[in-house]
Amino acid sequence: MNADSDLTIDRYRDLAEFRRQIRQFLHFSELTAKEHGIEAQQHQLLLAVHGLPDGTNPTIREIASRLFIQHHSAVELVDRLEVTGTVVRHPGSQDKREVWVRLTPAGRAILRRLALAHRTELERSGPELAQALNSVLRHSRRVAAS
Amino acid sequence: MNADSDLTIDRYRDLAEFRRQIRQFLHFSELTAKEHGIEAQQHQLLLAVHGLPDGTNPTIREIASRLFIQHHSAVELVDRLEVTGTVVRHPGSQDKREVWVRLTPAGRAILRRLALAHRTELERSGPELAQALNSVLRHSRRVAAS
DNA sequence: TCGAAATAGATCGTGATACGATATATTCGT
DNA sequence: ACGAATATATCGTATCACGATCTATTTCGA
Repeated sequence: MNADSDLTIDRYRDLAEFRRQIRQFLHFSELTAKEHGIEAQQHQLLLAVHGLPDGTNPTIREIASRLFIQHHSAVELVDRLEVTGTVVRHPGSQDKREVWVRLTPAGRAILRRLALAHRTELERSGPELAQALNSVLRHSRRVAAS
Repeated sequence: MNADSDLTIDRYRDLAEFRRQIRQFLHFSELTAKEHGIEAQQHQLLLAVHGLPDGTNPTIREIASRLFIQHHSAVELVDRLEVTGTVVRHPGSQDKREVWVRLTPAGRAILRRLALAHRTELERSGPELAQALNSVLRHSRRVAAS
């Protein structure tokens, strides 16, 4: 079997369905975040900061790394979040170059509501997403060889 | 157990890890698409069109529906894809209001390379994504009640 | 110890994306 | 026939992410 015949129309459809499931979830996330007064990316920054492991400092650079964005994109997100009153900047205690980002009570309240909404949505749509991912993996080259 | 105590720090971390896995995948997708000369959203439109079920026409509206975007956002994506030479517009045969979007040979070639790259990436990172999703669902309210 | 290199963050300008509002062309329903 | 509905397009705006560049602070080697 050559590489060409390995990519049948059904394989494209598996990939398309997987992407559709991801987009459906992200679309839900987008709408829900906006209903609560923030943008989807801003919500994800709140979640990334609040979900940081113990002992990891909430610096701009750490946040950027976890969101897979450049540090100046994280700067801009924090700018916009500060305007909404959901986070505040603190100067780093040891290293004065650092800026630590902390959620305000308002930020924690929004994040909590969004976390509950997202969990409920994942209860509903998570199995379909897992199923779509499985369909891609089930027919992938390595797995198909077994 | 009230709703507050139900959302412990570990639940936030589960959600954060799930989002991190999704962002990692989308980051890979973004970089890989750009390496092949198109934007990530444009790649997803190509995939959505090529992965359409038999008998479903590739109209702007159908595409918009599958990408969870407004129809005029799909118009703009197709505009940009036409410039790159990966798709062409055809007037609808029956309904002259419709526009059918078709991949060019160049579009199919790019999509094929991207499909292979994404499948390889999902072989690598898919299990972690599934695991992260499971961690969210395992501790969700309904599941926890069992 | 002192100055260059490295690191952390901020700023500016740009392009892609998605949106709401609105416009045009075509088709449908009565 | 003709107003309502549908399909697509256009325009202006906001978010987001980027590269390039800047300042402040820390680190490290001569």
